[in-house]
Formats: sequence, C-alpha cells, structure tokens
Amino acid sequence: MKKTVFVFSALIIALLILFQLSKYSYISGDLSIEVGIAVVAVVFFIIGIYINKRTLNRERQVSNPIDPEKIEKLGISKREYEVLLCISKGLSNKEIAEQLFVSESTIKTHVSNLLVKLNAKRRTQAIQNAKNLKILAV
Amino acid sequence: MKKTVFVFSALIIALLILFQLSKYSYISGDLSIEVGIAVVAVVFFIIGIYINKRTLNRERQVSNPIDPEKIEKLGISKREYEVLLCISKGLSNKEIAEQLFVSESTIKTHVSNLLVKLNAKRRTQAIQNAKNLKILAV
DNA sequence: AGCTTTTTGGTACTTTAGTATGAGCGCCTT
DNA sequence: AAGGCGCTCATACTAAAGTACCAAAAAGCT
Repeated sequence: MKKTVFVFSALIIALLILFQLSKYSYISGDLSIEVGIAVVAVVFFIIGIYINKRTLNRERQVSNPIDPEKIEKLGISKREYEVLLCISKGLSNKEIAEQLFVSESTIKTHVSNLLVKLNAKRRTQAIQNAKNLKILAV
Repeated sequence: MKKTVFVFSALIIALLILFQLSKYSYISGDLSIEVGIAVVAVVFFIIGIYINKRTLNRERQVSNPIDPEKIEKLGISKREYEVLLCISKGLSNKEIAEQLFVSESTIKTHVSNLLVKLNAKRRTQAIQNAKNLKILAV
C-alpha cells in the first residue's frame, strides 16, 4: 500500500513537470508541442502496462492460493500434509516412506487419516478434494 | 492479426487528430495545452492497460492448453482419454465402469494401456505425467 | 511434571489396482 | 475378403492400497 501511494505521488509530480516543460518549450520555441505530447503518451502508455501487470499478477495469485488456515481447520497435521504433497506427485506408499525416512506402515496410517479428513475414499479423490479445498496447488 | 493492425491504425489516426486539435486549440486559444496533454495521457494510459490485458490473457491461455496432437502422438485413443479424465476426477475403476456403461475388466484394460502410454506405474503418477504433457488441465 | 497431540510402527485383514493372456466383435482400409 | 485397430470382456494372478485396532515414543502445552 505504501508503495502504491509512493508510485502515484511520483506520477503526479512527473505529470506536473511535463506540464511545465511543455509550457517552457512553447515559450522558448525550442521544443515542439508534438514532442511533448508524444512523451506524455509514451510515459502513460508504459504506466498503463505496468499498473495493469501488477493488478493482474495479484489477481492470479489470489485466484489460486493454498490456504494454511483451511489445512488447520481440517485437522491436517504437518506430517500428514507432507504425505499429501507426495501423493499428489504420484508417489506410492513405499516411495513416500523412503522419501520421508519412515516405514510404509506409518505412511499408511497417515494416508488413512488424510482420507477421513479430506472425506475421500481413494488417494486420487483426496487429491481432487484437496485442490477444491484450496489446500493443494491446482 | 487483422484486428491488431486495425487497432493500431486507429491509434495512429487518433494520435494525429490529437496533434491537430492541440495545434488548433493553441492558435484559437480556447483550449489549454494542459487539457490536450491530459487527454493524451488518459487515452494512452487506457490503451496501455488494454493491450497489456490482451497480451497477458493470451499468455495465460497458452500456458495451459490441452494439446490434442500430443494425445494422438502418444497413441491414446478416444475411449482411453475418457478413462483418463475419470481417473483425474478421482474415480475408482468400478465407478468409471458404471459411468461409461462397461465392465470393470474393460476399464482395467484401458487403465493398463494408459499407464504404458503415459509411462507411469500408478494412476496417480499417470495424472501427474498427463498434466506435464499438457493433455490434462492443470 | 502431567496431559494431549503427533508421529511412529506393527499385525491382520479386505479391497482396489494393475498385469498377463486370450478372445470375440465391429469398423475401416487396402 | 483379409488384416489392422479399437473396444469389449473374462480369468487368474500379483501388488498395492486401505481399514481396524493397538501401542509406544516424541513433541508441545500448561
């Protein structure tokens, strides 16, 4: 927010400077009005692109956030979420066990708990539900 | 492409008109230079936003297309692709069979073929690979 | 320290997934 | 008409996945 205020202040100052420049150039006659207008046009063209890009990027981030609060609300623990990430990568229980340095039994327990918490019957469904709940990147 | 050319032509014409307007207003004195510049600024600001939005939208579409050619290239048949879609929805073989009005054996055959074609060991991995190959919406 | 939650692990079992193989049927192409 | 391809289905099997229940460390909290 502070940044936005700063940028807009700079913009207004720049505009005023341009106004003054155009006046001086008109009086002194060493710069044509067309050049001044062209400068203004280019500057604001770039500003338009810049601001729009920032806005759209923000929208894009907002449209696909992973929501830590929702994870907590579902009672999914840290370790369980790690397992969920591995499942979404397409790993088997054994592979997950190797990657997290625990036994396959442990992973099975985690997965079983995850399925209950995500209200799913299978791991593939768990992935889908998790994405709908915004706790996994789509 | 035609559209782009048309838009840019219109822009150049508009700019020329603005130039002439500013000259006339300067001569006749009934419009200040500042107003002219302000108009140019606003117009190009809007143009900047418009063009940028179009470009970003195009990028967004390009960044996530499902590529029918790639499906064909992998030798995935129409029916197999239907099964793949069901898998990505998190359905079990039995549920897919019911939805497509065939036996579970048939689905198993399709899935087995899909795993080979997608170079996957499990259905969850098949989903991931398919997304990486741009044949499933991310 | 005492209590709770998390993480870990096991056994025993059921269900689902996946493989291998064979086979019949319809459609299209040569 | 014959061969190729896609779709269908079955059997028999192996391998994963998932359930139920229990239990003991480990970590966090008050």
